[in-house]
Amino acid sequence: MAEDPIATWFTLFNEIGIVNQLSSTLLEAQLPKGMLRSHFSVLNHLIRVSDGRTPLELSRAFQVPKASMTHTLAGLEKAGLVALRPHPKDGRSKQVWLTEAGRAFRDDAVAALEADIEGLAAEIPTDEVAAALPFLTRLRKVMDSARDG
Amino acid sequence: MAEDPIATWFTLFNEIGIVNQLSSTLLEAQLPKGMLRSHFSVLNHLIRVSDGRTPLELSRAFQVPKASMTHTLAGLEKAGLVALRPHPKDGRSKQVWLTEAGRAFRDDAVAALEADIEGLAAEIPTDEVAAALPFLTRLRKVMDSARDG
DNA sequence: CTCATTTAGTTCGATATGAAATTATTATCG
DNA sequence: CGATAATAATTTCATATCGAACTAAATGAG
Repeated sequence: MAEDPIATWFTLFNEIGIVNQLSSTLLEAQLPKGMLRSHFSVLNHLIRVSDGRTPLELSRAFQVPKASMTHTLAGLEKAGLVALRPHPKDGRSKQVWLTEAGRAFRDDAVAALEADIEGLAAEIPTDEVAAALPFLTRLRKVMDSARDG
Repeated sequence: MAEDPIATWFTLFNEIGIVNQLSSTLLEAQLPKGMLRSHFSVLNHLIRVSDGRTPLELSRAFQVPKASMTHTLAGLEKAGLVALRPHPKDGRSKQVWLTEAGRAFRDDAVAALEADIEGLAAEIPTDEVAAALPFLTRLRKVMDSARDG
């Protein structure tokens, strides 16, 4: 091989872009009409990390502009999947809380995805996925700090 | 570890999503205002693979709906970076050809990115990136064929 | 305390994205 | 051949995304 480094990095981001596209499509096929990956991701994050996060924390976690997060949260709130409440310690801020419907929605989506994931796991053992994670996590962290510095 | 397989796959797609987001931001910071990753990606693909591709081929290559590709190509054409011509063998179809300005635009963008990429490569040797590619390529192919079957 | 600055979130406007219907052309089958 | 089905691209329309300007609240320097 002995490839041009630029080309190698480009290929990396290219493959990642396509896999990302495919994973959005896979997920959204299991969501009710109108619900997108952005909505699901926020619900999932609130369950994994814990709810009560602020909109700004969420926008940083997903690396999207805060205006985008405002919009996503408005959609979730209108659907009754989260509740926005004033932040107890900071009058400028808010906290995002899951509703029961929000938890149920996320659980249903995860359940619906299980068959798809099993299909993938039949082709690519989960061990291999787990083995690929450290690189991606490191890459994410490096890129994240490069963004500031 | 011995993680829940679903959780492992979710983490994978999550990390990929964030890296993708970060790579878009990185790239778009080097593009003239109004130009997005979608535009650059098409130009780059036309150079890497060869121009004369049809819009449908491009939409499949990037796994985006063909209406999205129509729109992206319209933007590129308006900017004078590609030329759309009738397909010589199929009256329904078109071919997308790079203009000189399109090639120059892509080359400039790549050159502008070199410093960024070098910054990343200082933290993560290109060898490691190359080592990560087979997994991602395999994943992309598996997901791509799972989409049909 | 007061004013300037910073920070959290929203609003606004412009553009991107994508599903569904539409048009034009080609392929296929009786 | 002629009718029907399939295919390539566009148009339409609704929504998502996100930069920039804005509002409100907190911080902090004097």
